[in-house]
Amino acid sequence: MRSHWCGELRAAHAGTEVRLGGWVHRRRDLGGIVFVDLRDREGLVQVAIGPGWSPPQTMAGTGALTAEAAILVRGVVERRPAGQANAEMATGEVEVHATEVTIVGPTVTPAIPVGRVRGEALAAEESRLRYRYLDLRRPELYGNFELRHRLLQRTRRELSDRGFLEVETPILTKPTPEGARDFIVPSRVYPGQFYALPQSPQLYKQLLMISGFDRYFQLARCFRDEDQRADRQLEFTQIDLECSFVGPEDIYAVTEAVLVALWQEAGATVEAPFPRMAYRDAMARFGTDKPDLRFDLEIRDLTARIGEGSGEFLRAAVARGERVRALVIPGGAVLSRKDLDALADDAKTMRASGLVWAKHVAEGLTGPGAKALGAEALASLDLAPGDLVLACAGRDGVALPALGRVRLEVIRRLKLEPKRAHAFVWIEQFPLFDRDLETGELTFMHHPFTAPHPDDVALLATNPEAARSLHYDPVYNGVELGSGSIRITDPALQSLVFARLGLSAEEAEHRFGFLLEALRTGAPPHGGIALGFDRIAMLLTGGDSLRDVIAFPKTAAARALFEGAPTGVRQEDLDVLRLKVTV
RNA sequence: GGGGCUGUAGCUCAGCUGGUUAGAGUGCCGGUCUGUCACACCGGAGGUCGCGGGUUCGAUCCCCGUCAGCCCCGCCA
Repeated sequence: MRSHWCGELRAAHAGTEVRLGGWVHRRRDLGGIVFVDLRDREGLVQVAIGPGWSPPQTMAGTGALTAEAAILVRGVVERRPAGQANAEMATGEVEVHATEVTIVGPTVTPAIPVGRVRGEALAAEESRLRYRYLDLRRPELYGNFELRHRLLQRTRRELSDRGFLEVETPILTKPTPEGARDFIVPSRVYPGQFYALPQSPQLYKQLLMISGFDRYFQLARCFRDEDQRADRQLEFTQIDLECSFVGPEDIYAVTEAVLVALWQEAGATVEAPFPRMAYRDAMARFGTDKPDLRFDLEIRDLTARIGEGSGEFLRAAVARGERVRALVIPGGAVLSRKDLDALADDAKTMRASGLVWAKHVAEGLTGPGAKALGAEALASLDLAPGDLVLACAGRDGVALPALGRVRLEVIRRLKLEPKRAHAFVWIEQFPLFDRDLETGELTFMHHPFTAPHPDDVALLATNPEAARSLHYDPVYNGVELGSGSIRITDPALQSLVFARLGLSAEEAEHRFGFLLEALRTGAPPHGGIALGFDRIAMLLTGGDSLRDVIAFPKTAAARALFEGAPTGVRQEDLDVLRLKVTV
């Protein structure tokens, strides 16, 4: 049917007879001559239908060439007349003089525009998702998927070349009561019993290590029934990998190699090894476990400088054992009262009681913080004219994340210039356990198979909350790219961790007996990582929503607008499963 | 589960302090036009102001509820 792509035609093709297939991007009907921008996935080319070369019936049919109709064009590539080249088009030196035009896919008026005029806004995302097949025709969106494809292929090649074996693991698996909510799939054969979709292939890959596969990877689909975010979907793809006889350094090295390769695939040059930062330091300096290190702004601790010269409420906070932390923002004094109020609101959404601000202006220090912080605290900050101080008092668990959020908002509002374009960092030495704020119970920070830091094993018995783990996260420009760890391979230690998490021996046996059993059969030391592939694709396309790199994504409310999932099912289908709906 | 923003023509938006016939651009339809590339020009059609209720002489506008989309908190082993 076709001889060439629309987007590949150049001056060198002049004189060539071509057959093209594509969609009518735009039509310009000048009466005696009609121009059609014809689009396929490789680009646009101008087709000219004119009396010098197009037969009368082709001339007569141009009215039916409506936007987004699928057509076949036969014609000859010609250089455009002098002065008529379009420098903005890759194919702008040529046009195709049509000798035959066939409408193979007529169209109604598209519900959303594809070939937009310059500067025209995108249709609302709701419409774009409803008419996804039209939105995906946009060259920008197609380009995202072309890159995504290359990233997938490159991942396979890099890992395969390093001896990793791609293994597929089940989609129908066992429910896991801990962690994220499972999607549950009823069993017809065993009424009343259920499979779950995997939150990750975690246990399977550990079993593969015990099986001696040594190096595994998978481009794994994972499912978590949790509320959505711009950077979180119900179903997503991980680059999942695991290796045997390794420590953290080995995993860092292979992860860095993959990431450097993927960035290179997208045209960016980045260097390994990545710097490292302890979780504690990341929290203290940046208020988050995924610091954006393109920017230097760091949180300072003023607690020791809060004294007699400080405001009553800050002294009271310190007396309660809280800490006072502050950000100094060079040039931040330009922020308006409205900006500062908005920043305080941001802090409050993170459960902080508020923000205290002070500006260093020509006349000296202004703002509530000028008095409240006190001369000693302010002097310790070495403020320069134009600086802004934002301080927050509270427990570390509250004030630090609040200032972390404020830091990002300040960067956004001031449109600060990044110090570097690519800021990778490994966050490591995470605590092994976390305290559930609602129940007060000990819970795991990563997952219950994460190995304790070798120096902290004794703490499991005495002070488990202080124990660090061999868990690590690669972070890029403030985005968590993934998460990994060295796993527990000593069955006794695994049982002890289960016990610390409040699982009885019976429960542990019931849920994870197969793992404990496998660990007793010669388990090699092993560890791995899972990288969020969709997020990587999003970052490398320059996007800020996963929906632009997933072909058929769900909305924030977990609906598929295109096909209309989820929906009810027929009663007879439920009867087979012996299920009853009560809503 | 909680908070915020949004919903007016196919699409993007405007619509004053509640007022009589709800507008613009684009797209669409018809017409003129042989070098356009946001073609130009002339004419036309197109509206459940998301949905339901309330207040009012009168609601796109105010109030309550609800649905949908987006963002955030919680949640995300």
